[in-house]
Amino acid sequence: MDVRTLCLGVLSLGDASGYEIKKRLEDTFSHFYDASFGSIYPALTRLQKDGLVHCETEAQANRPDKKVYNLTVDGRLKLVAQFNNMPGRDRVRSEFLVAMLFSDLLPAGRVGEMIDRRIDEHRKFVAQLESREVRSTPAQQFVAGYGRALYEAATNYLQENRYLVESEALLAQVDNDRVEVAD
Amino acid sequence: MDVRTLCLGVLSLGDASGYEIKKRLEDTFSHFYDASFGSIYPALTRLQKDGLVHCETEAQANRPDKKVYNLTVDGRLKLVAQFNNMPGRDRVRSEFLVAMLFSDLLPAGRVGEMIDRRIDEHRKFVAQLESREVRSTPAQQFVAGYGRALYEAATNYLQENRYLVESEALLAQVDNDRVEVAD
DNA sequence: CACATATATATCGAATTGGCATATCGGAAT
DNA sequence: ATTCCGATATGCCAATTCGATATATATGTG
Repeated sequence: MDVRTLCLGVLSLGDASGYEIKKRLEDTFSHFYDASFGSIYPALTRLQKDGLVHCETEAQANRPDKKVYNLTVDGRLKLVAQFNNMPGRDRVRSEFLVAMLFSDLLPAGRVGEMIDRRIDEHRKFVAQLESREVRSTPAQQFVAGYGRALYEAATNYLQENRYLVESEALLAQVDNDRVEVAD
Repeated sequence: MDVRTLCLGVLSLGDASGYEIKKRLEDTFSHFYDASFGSIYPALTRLQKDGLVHCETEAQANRPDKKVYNLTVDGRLKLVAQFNNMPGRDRVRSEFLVAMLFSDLLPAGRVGEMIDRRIDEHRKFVAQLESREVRSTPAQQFVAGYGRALYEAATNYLQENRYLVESEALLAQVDNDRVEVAD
């Protein structure tokens, strides 16, 4: 799924400028998709060229003109057509889990610090999701609830299993004393 | 975290060629990181140029020479230095959740099909993780267990809340009859 | 009073993806 | 039998995306 399709999706929920599309991605989509200005603006230009969105320029004092985009009929058809394909695999990139995998290379105490911070971030994120869940469609509730369920599961897992990586520094020393077991 | 650092990490677990690095990412890292050949091979070339890895070429019949890389002392120091920075936010891209968000645009039955397939994929993935968990370090168990916990939570959530998006087609029609409530 | 944040668009180099090319072998399906 | 696919192995290339930066101003914060 490229940024052009993503823009069509956001615009199907209401007209918006490039800047507003970015904000809505950060609000509603933040736990499962994102895109930078560097991809959104070119995407909108090309969507307009292809006749999939229409643009109305609002002049503004002391700021660049605001370009408000809305879907054309072709754009709406294109969006619907995208969902004929089955969705591809989720792609996750977690620097945190890479760090955990190499936790034995980390300075003492650092792993605990990272986990504490991560738990705190998850808590804030769940709170933020819950505050938005009240007035929304069932589909939006479903997606927000999915995020909440996963962040809560992650938090519980971290609390219950952190000993596996936090005691790693000690275990590593023990392991060095019995190299004969190594594969 | 760029692909160069990722390659240093994989190589710290044992010498490997570009091809083998890719395979190990698909094995051990698949649920939280990945990289394509198009990024791994240039990364290795540059790591070698910067003296962070050393390369030994093995001639092979009927195949391109196999280039086996191993970490230099500088490479190992560089890897450790990377973990001085706190890990950045997880980045998730889920075409599935985008599809769910726009489930009211999907043909009838399609949402259920997507969810069934997703649950099946999760089950297979958990089974695959569990089969690898037996003989591994605590850090590897921690990372694999994290994946397992999240996929299990996702599966449960999908089973318990799928009605929110599967009945959407019907609800949408009801909603069309009471437009005055709309915002 | 300096600094960060929000509004708003846009460009640009660097990084990354995903498909293709190349070449061979073994196994499975037709 | 033969065709087709996947594994092995490196690498190129066009298209896509990221992240930083530029530009300009108003408002809130320490």
